[in-house]
Order: sequence, then C-alpha cells, then structure tokens
Amino acid sequence: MPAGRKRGFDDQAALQTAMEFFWRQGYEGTSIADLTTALGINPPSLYAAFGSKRDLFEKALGRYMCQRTAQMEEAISKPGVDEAITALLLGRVEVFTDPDLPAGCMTVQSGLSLAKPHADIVEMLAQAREGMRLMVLERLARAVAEGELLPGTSCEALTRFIMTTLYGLSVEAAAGAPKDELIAAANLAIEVVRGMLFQPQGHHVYAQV
Amino acid sequence: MPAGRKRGFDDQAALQTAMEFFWRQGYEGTSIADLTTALGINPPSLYAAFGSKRDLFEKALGRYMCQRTAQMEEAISKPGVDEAITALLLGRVEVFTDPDLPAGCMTVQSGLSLAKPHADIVEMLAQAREGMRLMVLERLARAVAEGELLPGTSCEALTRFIMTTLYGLSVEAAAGAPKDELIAAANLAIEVVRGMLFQPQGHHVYAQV
DNA sequence: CCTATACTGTAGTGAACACTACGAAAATTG
DNA sequence: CAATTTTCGTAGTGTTCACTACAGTATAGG
Repeated sequence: MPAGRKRGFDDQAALQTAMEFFWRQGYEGTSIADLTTALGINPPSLYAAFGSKRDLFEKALGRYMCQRTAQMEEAISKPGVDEAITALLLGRVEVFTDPDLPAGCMTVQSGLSLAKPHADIVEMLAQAREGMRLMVLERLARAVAEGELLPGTSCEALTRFIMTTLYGLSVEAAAGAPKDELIAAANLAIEVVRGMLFQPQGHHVYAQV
Repeated sequence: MPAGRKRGFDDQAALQTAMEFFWRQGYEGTSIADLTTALGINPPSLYAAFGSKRDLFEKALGRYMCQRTAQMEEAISKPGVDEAITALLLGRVEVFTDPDLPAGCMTVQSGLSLAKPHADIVEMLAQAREGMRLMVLERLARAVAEGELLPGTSCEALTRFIMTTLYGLSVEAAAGAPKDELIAAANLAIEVVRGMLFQPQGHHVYAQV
C-alpha cells in the first residue's frame, strides 16, 4: 500500500463528471473551474490526478470510448448483419436520447471545430470516430464474405452511410429532436442495409453502388 | 451621402472572413484577435461595424443561411421529388467538400456544444437547422399531396432521415472523408426516397413508416 | 514517535479573453 | 475655411483562462 495522504475524492467519479462536461459543453466550453466547482475540489487536486486539461480530456474520451465501443461491439456482433445494424442504430438512438446522459455522441458533440492550438483534440475525436467506423466496416466485410450481402456491395460506401446516419442522429438528438422521429429515421437507414441483403430466391432491391 | 470619415475596410468581405472563421474554428474557438489580425484592422473598427461578438456571429450566420438556403431552395424546387432530393443531397456534398470553403455545414460545425453563457448561440444554430428542416418538410408534403410519394408516407420521418444524412455528411466532410464515399452514402440515402415513390404499376419497396 | 510521501487549500502566476475610453485623422456640410 | 461627423490607432479596462508555488495536513513504513 502506498504511503501518503489518501485522495479525498473518487477518481472514477471525477472522470465521469469531466466526461459529461466535455460531452455537454465541448472541450473549449468546459473550464477547469467548471470541473473543480462541480467536484467540490481545488485545481491542484485535479491536476495531480489527471495532468493537464488535454490529458484529462484524453482520459475522459478513453472512458467514453471504452463504454461505447463495448455497447457497439455487442450490438454489431449479432448473427445476421441486418439484425446487427438494426441493434447498432436503434441502440445508439436509445443512448443518444438517454435523459441521464448528455445528448448525442461525445465524439461528435465535444469538439468538431476548435481553435488552432487545440487541433490535436479535433484529431483525437476524429480518430475515435475512425475506430468506430472500422468496427462497422469489418462487420460488413464479414457479411459480404459470408454471403449475407450482395457480392459487389461496397462496404466502404455502406459503412460511410451508416456512420453518416449515426453522426446525424447525434446532431439531431443533441438539439432535442423527438425520439420517435429519430427511431423512424434510423429504421429508414436500416432499410437500406436490408435492401442490400443477398436474397437467392427474390430480386435485389438495389443495384450495387 | 453621409458625412464623416469613410470606412477603411469592406464590411461584406469582413463578414465573409468572420463567417469562415466561425465555420472553421467554431464560436468559442474564434477570438476577436483572430478576426482583427486576419482583417488587418483594430478591435474598435470591428465593434463599430458589427457590435458584439454575438452580434457578429448572428450576422455571419445570416450571411451563411442566405447563401445556403438559396442553393437549397433551387435544388429542392426541381419538379420530381426524387430529382429534388438528389440535387439537394449531392449538391450539399459538393459544397461540404468545396476546397475554397471550410468543410461541412456551418450550422453543425460552429457550435454544437458550448459553455452555458453561450446557450443562445447553440439555440441560434438549432433554429437555423430547423429552418432548413421545414424547407425539406414542405417539399415532401407537397410531393405527398401531388401523389408522388406513397399516400401514407410520414413526411416527418423521411425529412428527419434526410436531415440526419445532411448533418452526418457535414461531420464526415469536416473530418476529411473521401468525397466519393460521401457521394456514395448520399446516393444510398436517395435510394430511400426513391423506394417511397408511388409506382402505380410496380410494387412498393418499403412499407410505410 | 519520526520520517517520508502524497494529497489539500490558499493564493496566486502570466496570458488571453471580450470589449472600450480617448484623442488623432479623414471625410462631408455649410 | 470652419464645423461636424464618422472612423481609426493606441492603449488600455476588468475578467476569465489554464496552471502552479507553497505551506499545511493526513497517511504509510520503520
């Protein structure tokens, strides 16, 4: 057991609070003072525990991605690709509109456009989104390999479409769009995937992209 | 002709510059110093011409919306609803990836999540997006009234889907996604609209939402 | 108990922020 | 020309920003 005075606050709870602040108010819109007053601690305690504001954001984003990618992996690993994408999109709508959390996706909400000195934050978020994209891309590639999707299907295009839908849903959810409309929009996106399913006895709804 | 010394800079050019800064770096990420140094003027000149930073942003957003809604109206007013939505989505991809302008849509990029004192900016942008949504909604309602779309089509759901696609494309474009994939994603969204076209002699691709 | 170690609160650091008071400079009007 | 009006550059205002020096306090091992 390490010597020294024990920390007077819970790091994980503090990280959760920081995550939610960055998520709700963005990187630049969240000040250290916001966090310290919300946590009831003083700046030195925060800095000792997490380092700079940039470091804290990185850890908060890490916490977010850890939770979210787990949820997404679970949804996306369902057997049928249509079932997987359905679970993914509807699951995200559910999370984006969860009243106990900031609306939308943190990777979209917290730092799309920042001042030049914070370009690394923008890049950090872009890489987080890229990681999610690769998850979906791999899942679709597997579906093509397993013959679930039409042989000539462009996984890149379909993945980009799905990510586009997810990011758009984030923007809408954060602005307070009605949940039933978001679900309906997500279902329309799901129909696109269904339309590209390989149906030996039926006809194909879409020509390949 | 008004008396007094003439302004030493072009207001419209300055407003364009401000618009691009807010667009590229966000509201909080753009400082008055950014603008004055870019314009080669001093703060009092900027404040005399445009008022506060909030006022300047409002005017810059007005300039943006004026340009964009004109483009969107033109695209959306095409005779067939599928042609209209196709022109809208592909036109937006073209604008979002225009190398001469900041990427994506200003209403999405410049202020999704800000500090609480700037909540009015977030609201301003949400209202701008709401205006665009109503444009699309009216167009789809017209298409239903004219019998172009399936009678039971939910215009709200389909509009929300289209807006979701637009916002998602903005996020992707700003992160530098390849233009051909954005076009492919937009085309998949367009197929959704095509699938809801009323086809008297054919079968209907989608059940109504 | 003593020492070392780690955390805490106080009180600041300099820098950047939005914004402006003020006098000089340039333009029109009479 | 003189008077008036508007803009301009200089040089600030107070506030907030991220961040920290330092001394005090609590915990551990010895």
